[in-house]
Amino acid sequence: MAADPLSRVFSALADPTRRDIVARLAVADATVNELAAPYDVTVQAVSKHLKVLEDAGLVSRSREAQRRPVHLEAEVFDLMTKWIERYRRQAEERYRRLDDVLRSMPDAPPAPGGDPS
Amino acid sequence: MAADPLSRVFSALADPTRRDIVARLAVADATVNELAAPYDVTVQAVSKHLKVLEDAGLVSRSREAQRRPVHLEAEVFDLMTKWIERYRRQAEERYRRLDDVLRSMPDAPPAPGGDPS
DNA sequence: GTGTTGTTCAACCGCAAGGTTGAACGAGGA
DNA sequence: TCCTCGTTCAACCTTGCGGTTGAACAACAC
Repeated sequence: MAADPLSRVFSALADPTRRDIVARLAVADATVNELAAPYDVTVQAVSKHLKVLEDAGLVSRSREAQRRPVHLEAEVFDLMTKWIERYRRQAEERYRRLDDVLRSMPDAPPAPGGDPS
Repeated sequence: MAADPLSRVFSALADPTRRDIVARLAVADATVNELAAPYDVTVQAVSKHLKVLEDAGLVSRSREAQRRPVHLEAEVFDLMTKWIERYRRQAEERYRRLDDVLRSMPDAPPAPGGDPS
């Protein structure tokens, strides 16, 4: 649990069960038992998954009588999207510039990866 | 390696070294040796990281004499951003609607979880 | 041919992740 | 009070991951 925030978020969403939990929490808050019902694993395993999601900041748990409803915190998604967008844009920018260079060459060879006819 | 594509991509980016490799490949293609230079791990370890990135579709390797330049494939990012945006939007939409409901109530009680005074 | 350079394969090690079972804890309800 | 329900803690098992070393392989240079 000493990893940086970005690693925690990516790692938390690397598990299909946890992604499914997030998907269901996007619809409505739910308790651990409700969340565990559809899966054929124990409630304890789901509780562990929720701890991972909580440590990643993706989820929060409040107290309501003896239940502990789980709530999705969507803000952390920004961490990822910002990281992704940064490098995607950078890569695409580089690709575009390479494309321009190739296009501006006197005897231009076909663009790499383009028009696979 | 039997995981679904989304799990592979998230899992690949959960490692800080691999994210750094992606960041550097966004600037320019590079060989395994070049990529390994800044880190204090062996070239073999970096080669393994690249295999993970390649299996996730984030990277491709061509052949150029005895070198194997590594190239960033930015398209796979869309997989993630689409997944993230879907549930982020859903969660925000739900939050907005809940907010509307609370605002439209005649004798509005304090929002659940809000104002813990 | 014989190196030399760049890369990958194979076997191993330590450790954390996801799963289990069993017990404990916290808050109501009888 | 005692019991039940929902949840978490503790101990354990197995698997996978990131790392290592050592050898193999591929494409050049001599």
